[in-house]
Amino acid sequence: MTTFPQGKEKILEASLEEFAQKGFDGARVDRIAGNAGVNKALIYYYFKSKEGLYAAVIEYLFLKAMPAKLEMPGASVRENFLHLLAQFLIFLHENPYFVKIMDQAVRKGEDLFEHIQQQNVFYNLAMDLYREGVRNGECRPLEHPEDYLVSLLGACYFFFSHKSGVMKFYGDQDESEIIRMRVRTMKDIAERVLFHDPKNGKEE
Amino acid sequence: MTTFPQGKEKILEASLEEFAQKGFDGARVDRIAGNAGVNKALIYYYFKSKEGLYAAVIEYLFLKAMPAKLEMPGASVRENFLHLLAQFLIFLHENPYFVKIMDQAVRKGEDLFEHIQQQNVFYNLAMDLYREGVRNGECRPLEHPEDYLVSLLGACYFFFSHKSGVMKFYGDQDESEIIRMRVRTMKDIAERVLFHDPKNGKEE
DNA sequence: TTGACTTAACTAAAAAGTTAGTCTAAGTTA
DNA sequence: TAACTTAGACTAACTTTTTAGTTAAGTCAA
Repeated sequence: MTTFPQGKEKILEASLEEFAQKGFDGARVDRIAGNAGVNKALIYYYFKSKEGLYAAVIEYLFLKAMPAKLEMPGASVRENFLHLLAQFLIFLHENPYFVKIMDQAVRKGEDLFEHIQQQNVFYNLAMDLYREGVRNGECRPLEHPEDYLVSLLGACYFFFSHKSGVMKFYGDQDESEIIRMRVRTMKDIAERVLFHDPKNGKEE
Repeated sequence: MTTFPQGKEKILEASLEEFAQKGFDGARVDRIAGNAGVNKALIYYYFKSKEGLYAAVIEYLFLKAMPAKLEMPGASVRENFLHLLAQFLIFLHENPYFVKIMDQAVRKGEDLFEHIQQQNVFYNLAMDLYREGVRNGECRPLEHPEDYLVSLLGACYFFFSHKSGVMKFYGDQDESEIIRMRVRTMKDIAERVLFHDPKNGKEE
């Protein structure tokens, strides 16, 4: 638990919101200072430049958002894979800034200060599980599993990165209900696509 | 086939690229003028403001990009649905500006000048087909088909909107091969998720 | 007395946006 | 058919506004 001087943390929080909402080019240093309740000079005192601030914000974001380790509590590859998907969805749900800043960074074509690799945590774990599943016979062998995993994780991600545009398809259900639905849906899709027929006594 | 004065069209083309690459805030009017080979004042002559230009660019984009009508050449809902998916993927592949500008507009939270509805062309057709498939027994009945369709179309979209970050998972295959692969993959996923067991004599 | 900050005015540069006018081609008059 | 008019397409040079970034003196609490 790194600890920051209060002003510094207020700046980082305000910047996170500003950069997430407006992007690097749309973000205004004066507005960040205002929202942080801090004088603009303090921002330059700590971060030297807008770019320096941006870099610090990304570091801070990963520090705050990324789960230290992901649980694998299940007895089978299937259970662990489905659990991983659920964790991914919940992670995205709980960290909206993460999604927005990632999206923006992708557009800028940055490699995101080598942090982007951590995005792959979920992909890499999914691939490891899939391979294990093929070995032990739980999973269908696929010619291009990478394309399937990108599709599945992309389907998870898309909802959050395009939430405002997509919500209208969901009528007036409230958000936590929609998230639970998405977990069920994505589990169902993954199961049908990656795993062999339900020999487990699953309802359906 | 609307026809523009040469300068106007050059401006729109240059703007499309600039806005797609840099976003609204990152875009520079001077650079657009430069790339269009036109004096900056001409931009204000035609479009009044940067915002006006942006609006015009979006209109122009839809005019250029959106397919007038989508074919439904298949004999069954299944065939038509899979064909629709393929068309969606190819559309996204052939119109990279479209994806970038949509993404950006979503981030700005705009309703995109009521154009965004047209995005839904694919969604709406997919939903119509699905409903027909339920009626005639080709499709599994789902409690929340909207969530499944968002997942499928989102999986298609995600690849293109995050292409630069995602390509590394595909090794050194060339792009047209990857696109063909994505069509196969998404068709396979859709088939397994939305349709009943292959009673058709499909290889597999 | 030092580190964490504030104040508030300032600069420089980069943008957006404006002005006043030129050029050309098509139409109009005489 | 030559001279004149007009309107749209376009430009060079300018103004204004916005924004990042600076400075230097000063407060305050531990």
